[in-house]
Amino acid sequence: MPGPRKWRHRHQRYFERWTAPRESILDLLSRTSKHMSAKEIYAILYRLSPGIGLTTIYRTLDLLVKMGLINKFTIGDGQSRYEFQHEDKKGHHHHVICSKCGKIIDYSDFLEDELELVHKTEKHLSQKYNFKVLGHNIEFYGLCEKCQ
Amino acid sequence: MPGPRKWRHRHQRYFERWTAPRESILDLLSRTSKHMSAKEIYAILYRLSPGIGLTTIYRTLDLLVKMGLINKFTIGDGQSRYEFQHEDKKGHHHHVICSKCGKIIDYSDFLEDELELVHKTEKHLSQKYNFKVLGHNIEFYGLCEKCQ
DNA sequence: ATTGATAATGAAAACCATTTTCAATAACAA
DNA sequence: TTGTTATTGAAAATGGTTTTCATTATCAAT
Ligand SMILES: [Mn+2]
Ligand SMILES: [Mn+2]
Ligand SMILES: [Zn+2]
Ligand SMILES: [Zn+2]
Repeated sequence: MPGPRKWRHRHQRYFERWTAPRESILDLLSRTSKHMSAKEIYAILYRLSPGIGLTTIYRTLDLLVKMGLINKFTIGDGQSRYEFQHEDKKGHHHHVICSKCGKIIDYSDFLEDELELVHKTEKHLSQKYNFKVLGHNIEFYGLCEKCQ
Repeated sequence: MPGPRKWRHRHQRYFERWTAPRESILDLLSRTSKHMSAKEIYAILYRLSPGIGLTTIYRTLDLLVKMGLINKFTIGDGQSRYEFQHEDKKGHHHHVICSKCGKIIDYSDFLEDELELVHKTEKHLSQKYNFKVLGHNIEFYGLCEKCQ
């Protein structure tokens, strides 16, 4: 765990106080490439500091999503999952999800082709429906090596 | 409401008996372009026949998803949504979702470009990860005309 | 460093979509 | 028409997430 202030300077308009749970949750997500649920995050942080509460995990995850520091998504297993949002464009990726075991693979191939299609579509949607596009999701699902 | 046997002939390997609830749920979804939740379906069918139970709605939706007659998906409002799966390829479409009010727009533009990218990606994923791709989701989110 | 206002926390309860249980019902083959 | 049993619906259970509220801890002002 880094010093308790590593992330403090970012987006202070979203909060008044930067606390230990906020630091540790964001730190955990920033260090893993896993796509974690609130419960999984809680299980790990509870070991480090058993005083932490699951409620705080949920509240903090909401906050971090609003701040744009993490992404929230679902893979259909009944719980929300979260991943760190890397600043650089190189972090942009999509998901391949195994419908059976829930395994998630990040991939970021054909980003140029994808970007072209996405831009074209966004332009089209804003013109046709006056819809303001803020983001997109592209995911493939099927069976992973083990499950098929 | 059509005769109680309109859908009966399809995929009989998935069930033993074709019942009134199954017929009415599939019939409802086949007639609407809305993306309905179990509760919404229940509310409508309850007016027609108050004997129906929400449990049966859920069970039947599961069955119809397994049969491939409907699609299940989520827009992040905490409940699953379902839509009829049209047989023809022309029914293929994606979703534009308003993050504020939950409005869903179906669109199916640039399908050729998209299909090309999707095929290329699927081939790549199956080679690189030995992943068997069974489907994909592409969705845009943002703010609809009213909400922005 | 100390203090005070109050934002943030955590335990417990509430909420709510979905699933399970189980006795009653109804589809349909015989 | 009848008997088997798949299916149903009400009620209870489940499980992820949110709300409540008294306590705690951050941090600006001293
Ligand atoms: Mn990812
Ligand atoms: Mn649709
Ligand atoms: Zn798998
Ligand atoms: Zn809207």
